[in-house]
Amino acid sequence: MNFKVASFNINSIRARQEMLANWLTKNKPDVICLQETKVMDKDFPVEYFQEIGYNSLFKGQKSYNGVAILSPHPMTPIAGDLGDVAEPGEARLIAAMVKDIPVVNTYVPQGQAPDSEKFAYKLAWLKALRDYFARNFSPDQPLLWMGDFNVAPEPIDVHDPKRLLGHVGFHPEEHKVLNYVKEWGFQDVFRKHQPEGGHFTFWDYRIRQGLVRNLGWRIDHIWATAPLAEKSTNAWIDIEPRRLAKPSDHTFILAEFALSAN
Amino acid sequence: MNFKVASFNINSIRARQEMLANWLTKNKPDVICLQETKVMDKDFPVEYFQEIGYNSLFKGQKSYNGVAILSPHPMTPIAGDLGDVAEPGEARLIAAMVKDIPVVNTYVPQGQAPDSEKFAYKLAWLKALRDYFARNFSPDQPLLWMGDFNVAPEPIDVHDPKRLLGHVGFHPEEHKVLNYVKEWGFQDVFRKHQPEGGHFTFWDYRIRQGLVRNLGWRIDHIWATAPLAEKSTNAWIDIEPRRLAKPSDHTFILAEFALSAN
DNA sequence: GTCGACAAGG
DNA sequence: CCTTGTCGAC
Repeated sequence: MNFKVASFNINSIRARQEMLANWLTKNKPDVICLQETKVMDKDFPVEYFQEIGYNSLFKGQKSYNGVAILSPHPMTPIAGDLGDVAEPGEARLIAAMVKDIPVVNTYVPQGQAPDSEKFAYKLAWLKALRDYFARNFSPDQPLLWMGDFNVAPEPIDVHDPKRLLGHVGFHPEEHKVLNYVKEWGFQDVFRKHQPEGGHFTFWDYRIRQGLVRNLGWRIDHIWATAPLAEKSTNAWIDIEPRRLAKPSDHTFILAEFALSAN
Repeated sequence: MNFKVASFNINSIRARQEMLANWLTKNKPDVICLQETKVMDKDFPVEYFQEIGYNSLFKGQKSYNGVAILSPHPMTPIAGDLGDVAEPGEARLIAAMVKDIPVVNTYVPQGQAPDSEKFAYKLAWLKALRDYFARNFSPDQPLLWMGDFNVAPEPIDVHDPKRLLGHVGFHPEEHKVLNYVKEWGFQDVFRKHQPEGGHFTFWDYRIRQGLVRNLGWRIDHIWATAPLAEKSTNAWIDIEPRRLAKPSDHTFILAEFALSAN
């Protein structure tokens, strides 16, 4: 079977639930990971997405963060968290079994500024995430890690690597710890299919005409363990939704896998 | 020629400029009076309505009030104000010549509560309005007065006249002063064509299901001096826009006149 | 630029 | 219920 997955930092699911429904109806992914839903669980629009055939799993909080996984297939929640490192109440990680594939969706802390407490927290959070993977999964088994990583891994993943090196999101310390997680056993599925640079998933609202000038960052990712990554057939970014009236500052990243059974 | 006029308390022209453009394109009035535009003059979407063939005259302020007249025809502003009575800076009155007809658009103060200062202000404001008409116009000449009067004139203009008598918007003092203005020389054009009750232009947002239960008020009006009123051919309320996703709490009131020349 | 929270006004 | 301005976050 073909298995189509997507990730999208939606920057408020309530402000953009209609655009998401339109996109799902058109693109029909088997699973989509959402970040920055910015909604408490009691207010998540479950029925709204149920009506278009999507089930929802979500972990939210007031105002900030919030993650969700939507799928037309049955989903089983996967328990587990980052332990002491993560601030309690922060909704940044959710995981589910979908079609026998474990899917982990993260909204990695943004990090504010390299000299800030929040930056240290971001590094510690990513470090703890490797331990989370090691505790709960195996690199020899299929596993999907998707979401807003808030890190552009390589120079070709930002529009001006010289100027931006050392900024939050493209900092050597971030690269070090992201590689530390990667070494546990992940491959960058998008990079496998799109080796050239200039493909971005995020354009800062505050940079005028950032999209048409392509002044973006590739900070949203689809990573997989080797046994799954080798089954990927394609990966791409859909920038059309960024041309809509009230777009998110991020856009959709997608990948497809050719799965054997089921 | 047929002369079609409309009035609408839009409750923010920025929040509803698209719905207004749709309505204008469909209904093609020769003039529309808007209240509660809630936008400063520098931010009024002139070009947006120019693109669909409507010219704009407007008087706005920050956050509150704001009036505008839109027309596909050339418009000449008519100077004049209420003098000392009106609070300076309050954008509640605007007037223009359209096709040789003087059009006065008012957003009468709401009045808050009968025992409040604001209620006394409302009464004084309406009294000063008669003086404004007397100073600037003649009851023997065509004149249109349209807008949100914030008064339901008769028992058939509120859904529960017994209970509501004495409330703001249906208070004997308001009826007295509104009649004082009317006696200068106005006729209620809507009432002429729709003698029966139960036709409303406003439903309080805070009354749940107010529209379907028809718990409304007729507080938006189209009044004219005798020489113009006798040329009116029809008047009606369009409640369709109140069924949209983000409706105003008011809706459109319209009238048509058969004018001799031009 | 755009979001959510909040408080004030209707 | 809905909009506005202000605020903090990203």
